[in-house]
Amino acid sequence: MSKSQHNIPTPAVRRLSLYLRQLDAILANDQKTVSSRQLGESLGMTDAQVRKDLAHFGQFGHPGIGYRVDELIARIRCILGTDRPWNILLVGAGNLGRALASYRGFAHKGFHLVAVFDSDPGIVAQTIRGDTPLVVQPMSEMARIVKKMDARLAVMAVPADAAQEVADQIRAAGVQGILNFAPIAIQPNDCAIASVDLTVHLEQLTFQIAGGDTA
Amino acid sequence: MSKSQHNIPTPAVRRLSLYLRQLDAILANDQKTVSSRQLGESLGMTDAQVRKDLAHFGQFGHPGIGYRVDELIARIRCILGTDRPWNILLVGAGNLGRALASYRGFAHKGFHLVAVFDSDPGIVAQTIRGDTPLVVQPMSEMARIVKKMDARLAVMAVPADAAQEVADQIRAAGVQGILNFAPIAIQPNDCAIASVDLTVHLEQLTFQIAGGDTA
DNA sequence: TAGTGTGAATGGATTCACAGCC
DNA sequence: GGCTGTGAATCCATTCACACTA
Repeated sequence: MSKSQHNIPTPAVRRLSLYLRQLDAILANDQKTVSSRQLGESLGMTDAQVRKDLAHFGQFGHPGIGYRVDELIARIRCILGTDRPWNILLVGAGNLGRALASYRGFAHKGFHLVAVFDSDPGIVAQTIRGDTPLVVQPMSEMARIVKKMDARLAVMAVPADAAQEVADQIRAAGVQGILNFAPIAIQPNDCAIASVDLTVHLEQLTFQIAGGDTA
Repeated sequence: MSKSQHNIPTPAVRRLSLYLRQLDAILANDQKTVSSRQLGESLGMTDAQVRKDLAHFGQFGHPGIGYRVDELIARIRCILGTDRPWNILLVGAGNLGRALASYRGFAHKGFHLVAVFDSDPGIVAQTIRGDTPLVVQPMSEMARIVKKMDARLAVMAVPADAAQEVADQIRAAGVQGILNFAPIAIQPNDCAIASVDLTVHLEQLTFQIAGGDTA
């Protein structure tokens, strides 16, 4: 308590997720302890970077030893808020939405898909397979379900031209964070937004390969 | 020619993609000209940021006027290398892979999916629907197809435990850039890598909502 | 010896502010 | 008046280097 929220650098938070992912792999490998150097190198960064990032949140290491893997995992989960499960909604049950619904990685990390919505009446009432089968519901049900399930996050997989309006509806239903897959900038109305735009990522690659110079 | 490759800041390149996306929307809105201020505000950044980013690549603006939308689009496409079409491969034809194959946004931006591969013999020979139907091919065909099609990019949607090995195969087949969807850090063997990890993005949201403080 | 935690120093990126142009 | 392009100034993030600890 108390000292938290002393504005943590955004890049440090992103790396925290990467550390956690790597630590899971290290733990699965039966390694009990890890140094900042080893953890950093496996992710292409320096040892100092790792230590500085963690230092924003407290002192988790053991001088001369390194970090106990299981302990650090628990600490980072707590920092990120994933030491507790999260109920999430899926909004948009098209191709991409259905693929996301059946993605097993979410549940593994404590993200539980509890409801699916779509505005298309032709899709509503269809059954979607996730970790448990779910029936697609109309948008009008969202606010009720959000309250009932205490869902604070939504994954939004809708066409670009509908995205801002749908995002506003999601926010109005009480959801606090949206993972957006539409290739458009969402205006966050007092809502946390994370966006994944596939073409943006592809363009980063084309720039590296062909951009800058015509090599 | 000549002055290029003067090490451009990575964040500037990422924003270039965002500018381009926004410019496409502005053009679709029949607006002929745009100021750095307007472009920046629509993306939550300052006008100076926009001008500085563009300045890395040349002088595209018209004082007193702003930027001609169509002209700036053409310039940025050229910088990113997307003024020409790119043939891409899909590797991994599971749930996510199939959803990606049917995603229309790729073709719109000049990324043409020309072949699909999977290591599972039960999936090979199945037909996948993209903009044009494609037959899933065995991994052994990859090098041949890469050459024949001049495919330089691959989208990799395979399980985490196979990802590094598959990435190495993709590289060996001659592909220069990989968009990775597996939740694992890929060691780039002289290959450009961009990664999308859905749980990492969700964790950024949980941190914003609940992290830092237990609010 | 091996390795953390952290002030100090460095290096980059963002913002400021203004000259110049339409 | 409006707007770009850009050096100067500021801010922030990364790296260095070392005191300290097991």
